[in-house]
Amino acid sequence: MNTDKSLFSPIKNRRAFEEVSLKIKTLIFDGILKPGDKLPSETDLARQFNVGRQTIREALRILELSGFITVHRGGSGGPIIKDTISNTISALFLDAFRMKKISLEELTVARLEIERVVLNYVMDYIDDSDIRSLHESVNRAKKKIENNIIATEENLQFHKLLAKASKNHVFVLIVETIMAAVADFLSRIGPDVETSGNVVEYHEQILKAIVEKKREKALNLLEKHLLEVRRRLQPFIDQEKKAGGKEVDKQKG
Amino acid sequence: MNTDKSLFSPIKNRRAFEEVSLKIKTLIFDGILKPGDKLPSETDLARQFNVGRQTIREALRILELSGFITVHRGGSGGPIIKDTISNTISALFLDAFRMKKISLEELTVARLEIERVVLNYVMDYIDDSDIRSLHESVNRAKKKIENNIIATEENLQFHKLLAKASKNHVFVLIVETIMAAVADFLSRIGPDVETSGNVVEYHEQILKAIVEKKREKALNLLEKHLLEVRRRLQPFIDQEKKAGGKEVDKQKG
DNA sequence: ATACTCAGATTGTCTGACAAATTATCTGGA
DNA sequence: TCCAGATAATTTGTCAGACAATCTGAGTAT
Repeated sequence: MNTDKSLFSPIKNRRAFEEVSLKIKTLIFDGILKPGDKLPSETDLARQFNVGRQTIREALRILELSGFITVHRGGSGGPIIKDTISNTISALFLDAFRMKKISLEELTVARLEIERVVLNYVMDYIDDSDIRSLHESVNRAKKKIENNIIATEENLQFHKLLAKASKNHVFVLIVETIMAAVADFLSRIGPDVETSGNVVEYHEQILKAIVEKKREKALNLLEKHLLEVRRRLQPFIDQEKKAGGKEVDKQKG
Repeated sequence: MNTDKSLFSPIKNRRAFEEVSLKIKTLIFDGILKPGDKLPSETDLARQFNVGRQTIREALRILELSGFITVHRGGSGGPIIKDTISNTISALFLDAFRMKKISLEELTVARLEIERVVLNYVMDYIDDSDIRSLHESVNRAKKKIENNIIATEENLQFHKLLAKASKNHVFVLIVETIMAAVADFLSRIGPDVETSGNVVEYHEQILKAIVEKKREKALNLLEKHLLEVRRRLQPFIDQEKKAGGKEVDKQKG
């Protein structure tokens, strides 16, 4: 019945702000507090929880960073319950990427494999609404290219919309996270590496294959597309390997 | 050169504690602060950054939740730089799972697909050290089973060790995250559903196939194993669908 | 050597105060 | 009536000071 870990577990060592944030989190989990709801002001919360305002503030910081609430100042401001949570995960993953815990090579490899899997589900579960948003995204990108504007955002959005069409929130979360890291990397090396024209053409062809229900064709196109992206990133991958390779290998946990 | 978003971005609207946490984060990214290093005490930091102690504390809360530091109280305590970061991501993902943003069905489907991909890399990159830890994990689980102790922890660890053997940190992060959600779910429904004996046998066979370099056999075993796990969870998936299905579908972004 | 005590350091929390930001309200004029 | 600007009210952001709780480590007595 017991795993050895749960035996003699600590009675109660939480800090007050942790208890407060947990309590509010629980209210959200249980549906008592719903997205859009406003929490009382810090002073009110302090009075109701019978703690100081500083304790409330630290609890709010936790909830804010965890993606549960946003805080606005000024009259009729205060903390309100958010509904999205994924941004925060992406941000943390990005931190890991920046700390070189994750190499560019690992990222591109994982991206290729995961998008391949996701596309398989897209073929099965995509609906008209998805197709419409994908078309819109591609068209917006094309228009930008015609005007000689880099369309990085739309190009990344294409992949996120694909993930959404798989109808699996886990895939959505993973792809959004990976795309955030890719975006971060592109913004650092300059987006001209992207040579958007080519990319948009690939996206258009992939979308066409999906609409025509040609699974193998879509998969082949995606693979070719991502391999090309990878080929274009290869110099940076090599550079990273030469520069930081040893250091990354050295620090093993 | 510019995406429309970055045009006219806010000059400087950050709150003080955000600037402080960003500054410390940057020091960590740049390698000036390394894991194990101790930060000055809150009072010292307040003096050095020329802000109040409360501001420092809110910054520390952010860094703590982001997985960059841990804080100990008492003499020669204070904040020290951590080296892991993945736990935090898992915790946030778990929050999303708890908020029913992610269904059990989506989780099991994604798990199956991703572990399949990961195993392919494991076949290519596994080394003796990995094999040793996998054997140890399996043996520990077997010993527990013999003594009629549930070995949930070891069973989940097997999959995490597999991910590690793929030598791709992105896969490690994803699998650890998924396993945290699985562990949370099992702890809520009671671990007797796991019927560990069967699970350990599968793990042993999978490991044997890996060691013998029989790729197809290993993949088949893994798939069978995970499908069985899924079958065992099916009642809960159905229950979740009946109970919360409409609500989940209703709130679409 | 071992166990106990105590001083010092550091985080955790409370209180009170004020500045800054934002919204709501009022007021006067067209 | 409607609009514009000033004003008030609300709420977060920050600082300062104080004390309690916790932990470490040195010193002391046995």
